[in-house]
Amino acid sequence: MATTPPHAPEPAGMTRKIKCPAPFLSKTYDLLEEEEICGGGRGGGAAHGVERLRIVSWNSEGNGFVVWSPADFSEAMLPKYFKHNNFSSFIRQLNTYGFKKTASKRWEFQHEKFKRGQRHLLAEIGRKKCDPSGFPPFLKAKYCSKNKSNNNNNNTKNMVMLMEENNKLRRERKDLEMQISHFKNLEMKLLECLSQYTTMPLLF
Amino acid sequence: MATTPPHAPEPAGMTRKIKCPAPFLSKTYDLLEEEEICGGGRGGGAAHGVERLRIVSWNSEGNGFVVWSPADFSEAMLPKYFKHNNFSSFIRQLNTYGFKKTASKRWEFQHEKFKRGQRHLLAEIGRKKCDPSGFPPFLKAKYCSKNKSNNNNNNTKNMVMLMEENNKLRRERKDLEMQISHFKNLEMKLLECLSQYTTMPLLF
DNA sequence: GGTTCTAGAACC
DNA sequence: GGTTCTAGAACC
Repeated sequence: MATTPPHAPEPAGMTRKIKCPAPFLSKTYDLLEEEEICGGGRGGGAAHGVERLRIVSWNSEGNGFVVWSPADFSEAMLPKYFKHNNFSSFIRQLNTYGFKKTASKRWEFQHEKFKRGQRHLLAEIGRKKCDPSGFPPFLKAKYCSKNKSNNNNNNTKNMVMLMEENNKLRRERKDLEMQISHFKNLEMKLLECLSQYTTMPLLF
Repeated sequence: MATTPPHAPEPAGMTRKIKCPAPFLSKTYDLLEEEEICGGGRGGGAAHGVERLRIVSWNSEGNGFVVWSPADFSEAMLPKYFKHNNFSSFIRQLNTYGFKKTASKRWEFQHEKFKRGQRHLLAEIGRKKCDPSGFPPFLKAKYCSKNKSNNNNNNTKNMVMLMEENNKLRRERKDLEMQISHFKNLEMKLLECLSQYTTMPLLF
C-alpha cells in the first residue's frame, strides 16, 4: 500500500483536515455496494429462475461503473438515494465531480479515485473548480490554442465573442443598478414611515 | 389569414425562399400526429380493456407537448424517428431550436411556432443563432477600420482592452450584487421594525 | 452542496 | 444538420 500511515508527519505547509467525501459520492458508492449484494438474482425471483437484469454495477475492472438500464435506474434507484428521479441530474453531478463517460455505447463512467473496494479514496474527490483566471470560458480553449495558422480568424472570432460578453455584462450592470435605485427608494420611504412612530435613532 | 398569398410581390430586398422545416422539427411533429392517431388504446390491447398509457402527446391547449414517459419514449419512439435512443439528445435538439420546458414536474415543452394543426409554422422555426447583439460602439470604428497594415497589432490591443474591460465589468457586477443583498437585508429589518408600530398594510 | 434548464463544442 | 459529452448558471 502506498497510502500514508496514520501517524506519519504531515507534509510541510499542509494543515490536517479529516475530509468527508461529498454526499453525492458516498451515495453513489453505497448504491453500487448495495446493488452488488442484492442485485441480479435477488430474493424469490431467482428461486423461480427469474433472474432480474442488472440495473447498475461496477465494471469488470472495478475502476468504474455501468448503468445498464437508465430507465430502471432512474425510476427505482435514484429516488432511494437522491431527491429526484432524473437521470440527467445524476449525470450532471458525475460531471461536477470529474467523472468521465468511458464507453460510447454504454453509460459507463470512471474517475481516477472511484474504485471498487477503495471507499477511502472518495474523500480525495472534489468538485471541479471553476476557472480563477477571470477569462470567459469559451475563450480559454481558443486563446490557448496552438493552431497558429488560423490565428487571424480566431482573433476575429474571439473579438466578437468578447464584445458580446461585454454587452451582456453592460446589460446586467444596468439591470443591477436599476434594482439598487429601487431599493434606495424603498429604504427612504420605509425610514420616513418609521419616523412617524419613533424618534429613536435607527441602527442598521 | 395573415399569411402572404402565393403570388404577392416580394418585399423589396428580400429573396424568395421556399423554406423546408428542419428535419428534427418535422419528425417531432410527425411523431406527435402519429401518436395522436395510434396512441393511447391501440390495437388489441384496448379490446381487452388494457389501455396503453400515453407516452407522448400534445398538451391540452395544443401549444406544446408532454413526454409522459421518458423511458418508453426513449426506447420505443426515438429510434423510430432518429438515429439514437437518447433522451438527452432529444432535449438538446429541442433547446437548439428554442423550445422551452414549461412545467417543472412534467417533460412539457413549448415553442411559439410549434402548435397542433399548424404544421406550416414549422418552417419559421430556426436554430438559435449565436450572434444576436451588435458591436459595442466604442470599438466599432477601430474594428471596421480599413487600415489593414496595423490590423494585427490593433487586434491584439483591442483584445487586451476588451479583456480588461470585461474583468472590470465582472468586478463591478459582483460589487453591485453585494449591495443588493445588503439592501434586501435592510429592507427586511425595516419592515420587521415597522410591524411593531402598525398593522396597516404597507403599500410600496 | 444538489437539482434543473440550457448551451458550448467536438465530432459524426 | 444531428448526436454526444460536459459545463454554466440560476435556483433550491
